[in-house]
Amino acid sequence: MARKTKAGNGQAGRSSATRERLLDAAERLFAQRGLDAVSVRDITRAAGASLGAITYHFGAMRKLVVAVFDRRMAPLTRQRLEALSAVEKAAGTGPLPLEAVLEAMFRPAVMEAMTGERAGVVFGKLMARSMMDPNPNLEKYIHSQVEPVIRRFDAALLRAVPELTPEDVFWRMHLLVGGLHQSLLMMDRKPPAGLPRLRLDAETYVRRFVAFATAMFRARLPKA
Amino acid sequence: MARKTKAGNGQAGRSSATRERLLDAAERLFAQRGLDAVSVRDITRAAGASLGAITYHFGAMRKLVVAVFDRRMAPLTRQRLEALSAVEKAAGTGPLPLEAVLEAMFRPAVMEAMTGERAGVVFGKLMARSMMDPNPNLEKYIHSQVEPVIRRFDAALLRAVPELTPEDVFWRMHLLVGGLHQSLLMMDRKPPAGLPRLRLDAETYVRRFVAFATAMFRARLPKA
DNA sequence: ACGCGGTTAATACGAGTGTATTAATGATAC
DNA sequence: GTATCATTAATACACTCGTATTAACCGCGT
Repeated sequence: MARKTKAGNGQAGRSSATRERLLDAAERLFAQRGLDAVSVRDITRAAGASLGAITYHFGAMRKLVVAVFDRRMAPLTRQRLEALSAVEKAAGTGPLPLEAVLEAMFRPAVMEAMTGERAGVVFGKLMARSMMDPNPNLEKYIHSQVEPVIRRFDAALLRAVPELTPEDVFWRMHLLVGGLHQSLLMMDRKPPAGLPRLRLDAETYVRRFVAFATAMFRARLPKA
Repeated sequence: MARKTKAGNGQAGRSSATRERLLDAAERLFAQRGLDAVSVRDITRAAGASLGAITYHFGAMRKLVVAVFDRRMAPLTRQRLEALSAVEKAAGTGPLPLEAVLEAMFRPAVMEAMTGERAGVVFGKLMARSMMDPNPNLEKYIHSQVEPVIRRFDAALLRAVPELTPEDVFWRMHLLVGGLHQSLLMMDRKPPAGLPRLRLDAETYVRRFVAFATAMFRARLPKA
């Protein structure tokens, strides 16, 4: 059934039907139940593949986890950095517009989470959960993706709001990231009995979030 | 070695030396490694107890998890509600001061996380991780604690910022909770190579966070 | 027609899981 | 001093986990 793969090496085949099904099933299950609550058998069963499929296509369960993240996160990182570059280019040597920088950071994430090819906020939930997860294997990968983003955006934010210290920028940035994840995660949980489910389209979501983020970055520290 | 327990029932003893050691060890391990990565054997070994100790004192692993949370979270919930009541009483029938309401919400959590009896942000980390965790057993307990808090505070915030809709208040609140957790979690992770670790005392932390939160609640929605 | 290589299927293995069971312990009440 | 009872210790059990191993499968080039 070797349809697409040409590469000869045993288990690093870049694409195949079952390989994709495994990634899809794993992503969905991870988002639903959390990483640790999903077994190899759960995934292969959901993907209609045999037990050995994961070992064959990914070498080990660990690597499949990373692959699941990489498929969504690498493009996300790229989009963020490109958007920031565009903002920087537009600003020339002048001051960077704070709101545009924050939008470059958060729009790609919200779009990926809410309007990706997979319905619902599958990867958004997954991201939210995994940023908190102490899984050392995954933490290394995520850090490798997040680090350059944080670094570039922190620098840009320092240019946009020069009166803040680097530590302060770093801190506020993480606050916003945490807030984004929490709110994404909450989107598909049912609200506390009485409140209607908050149904925002992605565009409105982005605009609101950026507005809040901007307000938070402009807030002055208390005097003490 | 029955020192304190009098109650006759086999396994609902309310306090004992090993029972406390189990809770302490479990809390620490959970915070370090995450709930799912800690086994009964890990905990009993760390607590210097025998394997059966958890079953004996808590009935089952599940219940120990809930007990770990309850020990910290029940007082936290109480403090929050009391602080809010004080704010409401001070305001009488007049408008509620936004900043005071937000402080009532977040000061107890930060204090618990940063100045609790256990050094470091042990429970803070644990909380942050577990809010995201889909563990259904725990989710039920956490929800039972969080629900009345959210309900009371949402009402208060509506009084404090009457121009916002209930959904909007709910949403901003969750954003802040997520931000708090992320920033707490980040406190004891080493910063990204270059930045000095952000070392804030709890009081400064609270004041800054409340300042940001206030700014975020005062932000107006974008026109669209 | 034939085997060859990439893929899938089926099973086995050792390690680790939570809990139940049963025996030992040791302090306290009578 | 001894019976009692809460606690601790030690072991057993049934189960699930990820991975390795081996055999079947099958389209394709020759």
